[in-house]
Amino acid sequence: MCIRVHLWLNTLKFMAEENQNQQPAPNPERKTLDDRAKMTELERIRHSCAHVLATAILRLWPDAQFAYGPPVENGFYYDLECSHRISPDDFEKIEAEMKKEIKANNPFEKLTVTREQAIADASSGRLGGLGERPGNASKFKLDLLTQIPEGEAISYYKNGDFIDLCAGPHVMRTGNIGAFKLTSVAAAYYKGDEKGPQLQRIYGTAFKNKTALDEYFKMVEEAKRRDHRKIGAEMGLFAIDTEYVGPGMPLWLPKGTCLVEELEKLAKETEFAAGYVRVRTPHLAREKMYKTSGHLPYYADSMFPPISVMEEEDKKRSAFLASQLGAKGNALSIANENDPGSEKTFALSEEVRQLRGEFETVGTRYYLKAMNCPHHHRIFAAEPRSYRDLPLRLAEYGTCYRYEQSGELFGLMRVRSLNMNDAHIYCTEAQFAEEFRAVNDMYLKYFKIFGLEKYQMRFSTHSAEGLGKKYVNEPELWKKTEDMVRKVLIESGINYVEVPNEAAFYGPKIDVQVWSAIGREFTIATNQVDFAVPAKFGLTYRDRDNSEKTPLCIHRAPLGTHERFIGFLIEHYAGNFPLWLAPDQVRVITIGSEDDPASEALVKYAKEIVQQLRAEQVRVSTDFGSNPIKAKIQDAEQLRVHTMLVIGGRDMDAGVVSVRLHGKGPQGAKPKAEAVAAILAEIKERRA
RNA sequence: GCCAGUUUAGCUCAGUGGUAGAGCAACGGUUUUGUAAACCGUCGGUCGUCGGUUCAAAUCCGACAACUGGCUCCA
Repeated sequence: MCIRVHLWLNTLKFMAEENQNQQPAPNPERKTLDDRAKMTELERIRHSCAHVLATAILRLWPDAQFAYGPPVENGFYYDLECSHRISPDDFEKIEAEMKKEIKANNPFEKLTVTREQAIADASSGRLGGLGERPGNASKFKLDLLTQIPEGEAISYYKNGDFIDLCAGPHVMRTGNIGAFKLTSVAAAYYKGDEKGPQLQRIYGTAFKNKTALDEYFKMVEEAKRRDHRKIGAEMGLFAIDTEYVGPGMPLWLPKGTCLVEELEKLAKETEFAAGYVRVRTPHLAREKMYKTSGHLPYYADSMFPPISVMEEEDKKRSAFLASQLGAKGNALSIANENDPGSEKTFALSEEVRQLRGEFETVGTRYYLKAMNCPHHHRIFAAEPRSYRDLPLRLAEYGTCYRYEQSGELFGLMRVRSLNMNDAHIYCTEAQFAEEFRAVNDMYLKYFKIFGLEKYQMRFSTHSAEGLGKKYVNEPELWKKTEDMVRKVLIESGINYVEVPNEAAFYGPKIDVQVWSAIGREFTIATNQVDFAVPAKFGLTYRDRDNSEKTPLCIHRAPLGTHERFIGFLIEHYAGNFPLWLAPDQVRVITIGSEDDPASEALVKYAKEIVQQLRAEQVRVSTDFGSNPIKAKIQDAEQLRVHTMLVIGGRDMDAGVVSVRLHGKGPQGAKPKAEAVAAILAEIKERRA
């Protein structure tokens, strides 16, 4: 999938901003007054708590300058600049000051002022302060004032001595903040701009009362237990060996590989039924590939550096360059233009400089692929194509490598080596709507299998201003494809949000957003329309009228990547996978030890059922040891073995097995054949 | 990459300048069983790495690495 367009977009965005002659940058966090009026009571409490936090911080460190302090999903934050570096050790002190302000039960007073008055107060340091602060103007508030549209009322909120530029709304009095707690500090860029100043962000949370606050922290603890990194270690699913393999490059342990392979099996079956064909491509490609696709140079930062090899033609070129340099009296070993001493002696001519530059970089560069689409495009190009071949659906679980920044790595959710459930569908314009609908149906089919209910479809479209800059300059194609996509979404009755100006440079896209156990948002799957890149590779097909045409391309990855999808599934199921996915599907446990001659017949009986299940590809383990049955059950439960078949003398005599399900306790006895059939059916149907 | 924090046995964690600890796991025995822990014993650590302070460093200081929570970015 060609998804890494943001770097490029940001570059363009930045350039565009530069050209705007210091116009104030738009503030993405700014809420309209209408939005604000809709704030819930809890949001008011949290927003008010942010003001109380600022009040407390100013009492401790009066030079602090505040930027934004909004309520967020689980609490609030306030961004500030301060000579003191605030650490969690300071929280107790800050919270004590906050409690004083809450106990004082000061009213939140709203004051409406003129723009001139506001600018004067910000200049004197009064806004976001406890009093005037000569020489310490409220610089962020001054900037925020420039973003309030002419004609919109400008208001302050005042609690005690603290006055903040704020449109509200707030609770009536500080005492209305029932219970709060500061949770963490972080760095945050002003207005989310990486190139802007970096502020300290203090996070906290607040609730109506102590009970609700305690419940929240209990929920957070519960979420931590579901964390895929924790469960992954407990269950032996994957390991990240940073010392020998590298950060962000998970090793799939045998049990994790069960999950990987079950997902691949599901994908292969589903795609086969939907008319896809499978392909396989190498992990590397020459530089030319990514120059042609347009990924270089914009994505170079997120790709592993290239491997340079001297192929025959490179060796010849190198020898030729060396001889040219030699002929010009510039033996490579002597002049070093970076050495000021030698520069005096050898003023390098432009020609020699160029020769030297080429000599130093001659070689063929191979990149580890960060996406599969260019390889698939070359498969399309490998044979002449007719309209009769379309739609051509090329599928591959492609292995990609991305050099993600170290701070962005996160368990399985964000990694540097990844396996994508990728496919590219090449089709005609007339076929597009049906193909796109079929892809959407496939998404929904998968989501049903996994019982995925909490997700959001995000439809990203272009913006007219971005045409020819952020987006390929094909206004009619944009409109046409976006209309087609929108129509499919509406007709399929899918709930979605439309996000303008977030499309890929080559076309609109639909992302599926989900949330990790600890509440972090991820794109789990994506579906993109591409009407630009196939042309860059000169891909064509021969149409019915003998004309050459460029196909449309749909990039789709409904199961995302193994890494992220499995990370998500681990948390979704809290490690308690349905039988078809469970790494430990069945364990046969005897009441009686194989070391005990008295249990010989029993163990033989148990082994029969093990053989029957294994013959049907069921993952079965055994526990015929001498531990007490309670201990054996506990071992299996802790391993999250899906189905336990407990066999004692009574079962053998009746020709049955006692079934126990993980987390659900004993389910009673069943005839042996019936138990086996039930297990096989449940796996085959991929029952939830 | 940026800010803050963390790093002690396979895992969870004690240990604030003076001889590295516990529980679980693993391993060896004993025990021979009816649905979430039978008993006894053994093994296991250059306290993330490197450097500094000190008579003495897991402990104090510095650099680096990895991880965690955020920011930016993203499947």
